[in-house]
Amino acid sequence: MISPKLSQEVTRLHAEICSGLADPRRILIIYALSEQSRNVSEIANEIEISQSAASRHLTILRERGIVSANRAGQSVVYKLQDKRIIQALDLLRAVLADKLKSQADLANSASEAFSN
Amino acid sequence: MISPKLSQEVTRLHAEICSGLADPRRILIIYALSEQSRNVSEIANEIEISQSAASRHLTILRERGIVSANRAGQSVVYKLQDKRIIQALDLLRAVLADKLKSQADLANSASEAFSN
DNA sequence: CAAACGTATGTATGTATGTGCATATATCTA
DNA sequence: TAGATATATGCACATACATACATACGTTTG
Repeated sequence: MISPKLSQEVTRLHAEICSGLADPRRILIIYALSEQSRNVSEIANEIEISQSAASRHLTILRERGIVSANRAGQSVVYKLQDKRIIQALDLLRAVLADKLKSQADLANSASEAFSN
Repeated sequence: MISPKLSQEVTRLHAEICSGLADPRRILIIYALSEQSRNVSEIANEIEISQSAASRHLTILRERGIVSANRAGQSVVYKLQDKRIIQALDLLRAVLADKLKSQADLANSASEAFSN
C-alpha cells in the first residue's frame, strides 16, 4: 500500500524528468550524448550555445538522472545515463511525425479540393 | 535533404510535446485518459483540480497532439490520441524507479556501514 | 606557485507557466 | 426563449525558466 503523498511525490518526480526533456537544446544534448560521451565545451560547440548555458542545461539533466558527470582532468565528461531516455524521445518524435504527416495530407487534399 | 531551419523547428515541436508531459497534473490526466475517455469536469474531479485548470491543461495537451477533443452534447470528451505517449511515460517512469531504487540501496548500505 | 584551461555559479533580465476568479460561450431542456 | 449545465477564456498574479555576462572554482602544467 502506497500512501497518497508518496505517489504524489513520484508523479512530481516523473514530471520533473519530462521537464528535463522539455527544451530543444537539451534534446539536442541528449541525442549528442547518445552517440558518445562529451565534455561541456564540446557540447556547447556542437549545439551552438554558450558555455554557461551548456553547463546549466547539463546540471538540469544530471539532477533529473538523465545524464551523469565524471571529471576527467580539467574537463567534466557527461554521459547518457539510460538508453530508455532515447527510446522515450524516439516514441514521442514518432508521434510528432505522424501528426505532421496527417497535417500535410490534410493540406494536400485541401489544395486539391481548391484546384478542382 | 532537410534544411537546418526545418530540423530546428522539428526539435522545437519535439520539446513542446515533452513540455506537455512536464506537469504532475497533466501526467495524471494522461494516465486517466489512457483507461477511458472523459469530459472536462470528470477529469477535474478525478485529479482534484478546478474546472478552469483542467480545461487549460487539456488545451495544452490538445495543442501538442497528445489528446483530442470531441463535443458530445454539453460536454467535451477528451481522448488520448496515441498509446505511444503512455509507452514513453512508462519508460521514463521506469528510469525514475531505477534511480530511486539505487538511491535507496545506497542509503541502506550507508546505514549498515554506520551500524557496524 | 603562477598561468592556462575547463567548468560552475551569482546576478540581472526577459519570458513562459500555472492558478483562481469572474465571466463569456455553447448546448440542452423545459 | 429562459434557465441550467458544461466548457473556455480574459485578467491579475506569483513562480519558474533560459540566458548572457562576469567571475569564482578546480585541475593541470610549466
